[in-house]
Amino acid sequence: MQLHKRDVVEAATSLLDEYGIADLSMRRLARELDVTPGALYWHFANKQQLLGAVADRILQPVGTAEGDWRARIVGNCARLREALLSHTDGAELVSASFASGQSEAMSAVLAQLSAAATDAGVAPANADLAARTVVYYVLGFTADEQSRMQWDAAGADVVQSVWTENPSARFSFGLQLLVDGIAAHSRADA
Amino acid sequence: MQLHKRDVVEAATSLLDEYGIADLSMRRLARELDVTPGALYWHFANKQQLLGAVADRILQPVGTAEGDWRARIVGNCARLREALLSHTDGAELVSASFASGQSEAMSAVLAQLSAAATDAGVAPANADLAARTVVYYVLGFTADEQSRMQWDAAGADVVQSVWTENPSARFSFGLQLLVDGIAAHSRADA
DNA sequence: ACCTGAACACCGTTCAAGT
DNA sequence: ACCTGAACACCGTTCAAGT
Repeated sequence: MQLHKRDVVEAATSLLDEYGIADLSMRRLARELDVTPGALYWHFANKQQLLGAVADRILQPVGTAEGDWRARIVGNCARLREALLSHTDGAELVSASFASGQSEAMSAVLAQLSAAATDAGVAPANADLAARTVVYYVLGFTADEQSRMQWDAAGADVVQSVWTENPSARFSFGLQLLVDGIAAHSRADA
Repeated sequence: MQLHKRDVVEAATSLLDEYGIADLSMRRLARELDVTPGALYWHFANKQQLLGAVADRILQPVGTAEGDWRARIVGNCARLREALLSHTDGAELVSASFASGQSEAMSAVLAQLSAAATDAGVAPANADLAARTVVYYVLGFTADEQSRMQWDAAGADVVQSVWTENPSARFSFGLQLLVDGIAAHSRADA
């Protein structure tokens, strides 16, 4: 039976969820699909590209946010974080795909955030950087949060501090910092 | 002649500078030191720990910043970025070591930024998160900047846009956004 | 104490050849 | 067009045994 891109991405995602990013190898994935490693290279140029496709699948539920610029930034980021937390090592995988420019979905998120920053009054030349700053925060925070969560679930005694309790509130606080910065800067900018 | 931790870190750093993080393997490093791979495991528990030591070596020039809280944040970040840019894939390596909690130097930077945030009037419970947000920005921005630089140097025609021209000014803009956010938030907080 | 030899259990990628 | 077989050139880590 023919192998399709969708099946490969699907299998890769369940491998990720069950064993984590360290065990998501081309060879293991091929084994899971009852296929030779070389077969994957008919459908994907390399591992980076395949991981980019997995990232896009993970980010599918993010969609588009509505409302004023603040609501759109907060909404987008909340749903981005949620999507990342829904898969083992999701933040790490998406970070890598974002860094290598292999995730179209991340580009879409970036475009939405950039538009929101423009609406906030940030000069067009700086809107993209404001958007990226927000993305760096969400990816950094969530990767941190997720690695602590997973350590914890694995039974290690994580230092139970302000960090591990109420991560959603902490996420909001940090994000608010950026929103406030954008608001302040747009005034100085205008 | 005996192998010392310092020699290993030194050799690892020059391997990094010459060939990049992808070619910085335990086996290659051992070859460079005219030693068996197993020898490295007498001095370091694993590769992560060794990379952490390389990260600390890279971050040695960062030191401590003086002045009011704004100057300390801006100063620390500028010197952090400079240190990262001084080594091939420096931002990527330090990011990884920061994420795995293997860099004492990054913890020191975090502590300085956290103290600055506290001085700015951020509640102690939130100062660490404010500091982390700044670190996420510096690492994210610089990794991005560096990968574009290296692509460019490798002869690829990077999209010459607002991005590649005057990265220092762009870096300052994004950082100012965070500083403004901290300033705004400390008022709301107090 | 410090290192070698040798193994274990893997990797990503390529490509002629098959169907 | 799509996949196999087989190879190439590697990995990180462990550990008995040597000095």
